Amino acid sequence: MAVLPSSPSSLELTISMPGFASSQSIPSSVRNLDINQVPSGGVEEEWITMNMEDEEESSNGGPPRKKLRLTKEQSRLLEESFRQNHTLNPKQKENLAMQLKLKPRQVEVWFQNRRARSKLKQTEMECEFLKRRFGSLTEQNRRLQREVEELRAMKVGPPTVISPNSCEPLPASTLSMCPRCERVTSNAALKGPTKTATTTLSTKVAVPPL
DNA sequence: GCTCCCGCAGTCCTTACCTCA
DNA sequence: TATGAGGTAAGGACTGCGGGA
Repeated sequence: MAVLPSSPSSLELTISMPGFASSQSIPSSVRNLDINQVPSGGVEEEWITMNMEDEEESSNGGPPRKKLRLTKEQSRLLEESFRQNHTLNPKQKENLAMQLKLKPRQVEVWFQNRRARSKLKQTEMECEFLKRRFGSLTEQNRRLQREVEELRAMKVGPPTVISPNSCEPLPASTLSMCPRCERVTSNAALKGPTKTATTTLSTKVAVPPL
């Protein structure tokens, strides 16, 4: 079903569904949504800022408090470099860490989490899209079923004739006029080795069930 | 075959925010 | 209206595993 992306920087999920060509499974408007965008106007106005200088111990001399929450500027720079590259080579990681006054490991973890959560968001969006698509297809299916029922009720269909020989209905399209006796003949029957089935135009026309 | 490195999935844990009594 | 408890989402960090060099 799902095909994992070959490159971590190109996040694409292909889900095949009956009746869907792969190229139309997810529209580009869904696929190309910028999930790298940092939500603006959020609640993260004031970050708790703890830089590398104050990480070693807490004020009461207890165990070092876990460092959480990057500053806005750190997040901004990380986002910026993530937009350029979804993975970092060791040199880039080192430089970025130095620039942000973070440990390379923290930069590495941030990128790992960012990749994972981008993928999650992408999957959620595609899931939503497919749910909506499924809903509309179900509705379309219902409409078509109703249409079929109405047509059945009207008994509309290709006309057939009843063969006088076999008393079985034959599609009218298989009939042709016999040039010698001016009678309608069944092509299917004419193809037979010995028998020649003939019928008149006055043969009863039957409507087969759909 | 073994080791190292890296990315990923899954998870834990802390923090911030929201709701409600 | 203020406030504290509980719930929840977000995000930083860790662990274990697998694949490639």
